[in-house]
Amino acid sequence: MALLQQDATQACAALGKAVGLSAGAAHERVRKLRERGVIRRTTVEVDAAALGQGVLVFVMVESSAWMGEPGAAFGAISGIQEARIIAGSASVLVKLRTAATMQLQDVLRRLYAIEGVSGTQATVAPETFFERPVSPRAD
Amino acid sequence: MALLQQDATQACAALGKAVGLSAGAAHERVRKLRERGVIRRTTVEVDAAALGQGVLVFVMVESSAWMGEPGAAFGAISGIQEARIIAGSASVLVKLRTAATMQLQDVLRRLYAIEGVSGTQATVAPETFFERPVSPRAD
DNA sequence: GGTGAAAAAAACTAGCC
DNA sequence: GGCTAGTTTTTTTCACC
Repeated sequence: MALLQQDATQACAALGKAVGLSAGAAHERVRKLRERGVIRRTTVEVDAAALGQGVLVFVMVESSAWMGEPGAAFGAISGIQEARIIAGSASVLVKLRTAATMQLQDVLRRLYAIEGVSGTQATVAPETFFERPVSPRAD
Repeated sequence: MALLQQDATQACAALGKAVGLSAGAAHERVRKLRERGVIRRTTVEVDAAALGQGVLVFVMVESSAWMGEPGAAFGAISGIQEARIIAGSASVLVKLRTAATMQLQDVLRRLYAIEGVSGTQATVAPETFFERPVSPRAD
């Protein structure tokens, strides 16, 4: 059923019909998924370009020390969408969006200002083949 | 106002109150954002781990040729969540989720099977500092 | 766990400022 | 563009299977 959730704001009744259930039953299932935490939250997908965030950049951040704590430091930089520790040669992978490549410079400067950061390697991603949700098996 | 959308399934009335508007006006604003395409769609955020997709991996795919078309080839591999052309040394950045690192091997095998792929460099991401939506300025 | 209907609460609509 | 008040639709609850 999660398949359907990926696509809509549709009524529980419609959901139910799509999977052969009554409105009440469908609602109950969704409620349980929410309760169990399978469904974390309901959101809207926003068009980054429409918000003046058209440029997508990935930055590999190398550090000289263990970067387990300064998560907050990354969060403080506006434009950064994701920051995750990675197991490869770099230490942190950052995904960020800016209005133009010019502003990227500013973000990089702020990244270097973070304690322990010894290097960055930015990669601009002009085109997206596709981007899709987690996709479970039908349930 | 998009700020509020990132967090809820809440009523238009509540949205309105949060930003000092009536229910009707808030509803109208949201409708317009949807119409203009700023809001692409409404979705639910699913917990990847709860669906047996607990391992997050980024793969840099190097190719010997221009990979402008085979987007579909990446889409055919289950587990791949995002695939984007990048401007750096590698050609495509792939973000995927699997149940365990063991299955990663299978995905890599399928990536190599794609026409033009000459190499891959996988990086496991065990921890997420944070992950957040596009975040516009308040409007 | 599912059904079906009643009750409550939203989403929408429209006329007016 | 926003407000208020009405109409419609949906969500939500509940007794019963």
